[in-house]
Amino acid sequence: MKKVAKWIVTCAWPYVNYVPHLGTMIGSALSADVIARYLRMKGEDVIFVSGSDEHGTPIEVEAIKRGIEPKALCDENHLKITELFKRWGISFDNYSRTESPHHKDFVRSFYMKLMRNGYIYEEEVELPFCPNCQIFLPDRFVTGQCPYCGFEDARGDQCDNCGRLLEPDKLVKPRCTICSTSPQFKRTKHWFFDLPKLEPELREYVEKAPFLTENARNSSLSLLREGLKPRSVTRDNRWGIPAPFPGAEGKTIYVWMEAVLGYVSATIEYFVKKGEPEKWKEYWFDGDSRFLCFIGKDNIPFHTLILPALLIASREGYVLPWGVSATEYLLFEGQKFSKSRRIGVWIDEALEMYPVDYWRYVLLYLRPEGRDVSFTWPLFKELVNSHLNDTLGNFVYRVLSFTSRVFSSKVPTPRSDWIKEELWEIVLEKFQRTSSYLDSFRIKDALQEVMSIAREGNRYLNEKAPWDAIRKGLVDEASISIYVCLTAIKSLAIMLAPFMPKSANDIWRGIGYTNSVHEEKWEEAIKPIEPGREVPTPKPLFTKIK
RNA sequence: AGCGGGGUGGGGAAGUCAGGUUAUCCCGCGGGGCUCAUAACCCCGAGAUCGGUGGUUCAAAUCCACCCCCCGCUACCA
Repeated sequence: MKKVAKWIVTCAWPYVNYVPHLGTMIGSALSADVIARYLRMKGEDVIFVSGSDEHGTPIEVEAIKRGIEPKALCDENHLKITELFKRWGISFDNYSRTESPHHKDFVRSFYMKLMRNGYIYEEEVELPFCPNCQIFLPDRFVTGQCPYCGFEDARGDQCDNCGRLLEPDKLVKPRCTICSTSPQFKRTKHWFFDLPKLEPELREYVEKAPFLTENARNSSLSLLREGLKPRSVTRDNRWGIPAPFPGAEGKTIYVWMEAVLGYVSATIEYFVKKGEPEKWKEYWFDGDSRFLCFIGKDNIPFHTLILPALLIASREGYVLPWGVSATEYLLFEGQKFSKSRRIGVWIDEALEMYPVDYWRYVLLYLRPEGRDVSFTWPLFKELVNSHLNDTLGNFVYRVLSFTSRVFSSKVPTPRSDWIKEELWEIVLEKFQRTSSYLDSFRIKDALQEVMSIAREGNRYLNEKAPWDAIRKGLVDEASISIYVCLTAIKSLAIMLAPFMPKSANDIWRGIGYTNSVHEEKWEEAIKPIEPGREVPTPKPLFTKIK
């Protein structure tokens, strides 16, 4: 990969009505974190931003349920989630929120620009309104009897029983999902974004975007083939960013139409806080910048169509997503994660059970790159015990304890022909392969490639049997093989750093370095360890579970 | 229903777009080896009609048609 000007690495903003679950974690923040860390190690200029998505009906409803203000609910959850991301080792440069003043100001002036550019128009529509809650109800917040199959709990958009698409006014005996009152249908004015106007430019964008995962490219092209429809920008919600349009008093901007702009506003906020209020422009208006999004498949159209459309419509020359990496879904024991049905594991409870790198490894190993993948407990156990503990942990431990016992805790000095050793050649090759996988965001393949170094290390060690060499008095032979193993361990520490930051650093310290592995460059992985370096008494890296 | 993605040994995943020697990897299982190491490690082996049916081809997991099943989206859930 050529060195480029700037990287804007981003991941989907979690909706903070609740703590994210493991599926959200692998699809967005964790994947983005690996790439952000890798790019930084490569010496690239990276800014990694995301934030809490806070507006809209579900949060308003949750706040009503708990008898508190939406803002109070969001403050609480934003703080909690910020803290959790920190504990998960997600290396954001800025984790912002849609309640940030920078975001709100940016969004309001951005939409005024779109209006001036002729992409916003108003129209009257008729929508369900709950007279008791005093709010307009999104389709899914109206339930009633399905007119086709008679199912009692059909939602206003689709019947869960027969699968038919519905409209709220088609439901028999409709009721408000929040309070069960029968909704009225009221006329209200809304502002729309003229998406069809941008269709030719969007088609060109989708066809030419340098990196879109297959699911993202195909489904976007398919939507374009069907033809885009205007998208409403405003809502009658109380909880949101006040719409800036003349005559739109009391309206807010639809969450999706503002949250995606957070990528820009979070960059602005980051540089304002650093005292360089103009610097964000170097990232967003430089044609060589690479704007990368990590999302789950449900988010695809918002990142491949709506966001680019908004950015284009501003006519200010924003960079469009250079890459969109969309994962399939992580399932839990074969089922969708569901808060209401308590199916799944959430990122707070995960950390109460096991160390963060156990989770990071398992999630990255399972990353649903081509299809839905199921998380199961037996699989979790297998990966932790066999991969982390037996293969990686034991390789490092056996080499270090041998070094400690036989070479008095010093990296032995090898004969100069050590460089011809098979394991070293394997490490060099795997370094290249890992780099090229990461360059194309194939995180799963990259991780497997790194881990296979430990496997090869074990094999090499068994073959060379330095313990046998020592017994026969062949200290030179033992020195070479242990030296090569220690060098491989150094490579492992560097190459694991983007994936398992804590364990990688433990390995790094374990071979006697006193700084942080995260200060090192990626290329350091193929620089041999210095003979004579003192290594501390080894400690096991992982422990088996259950 | 339409559109997008998927179905590969017992489990989990690559490979499919550019068809081609014994279908790859991680586990599990059976046997053997080693004894530095956390009962860890290494080697060998068994185990697959590549969702189904039909077609194209000298040759199909891969291309075409139809069917079955799983997931997502379908524009006011986010």
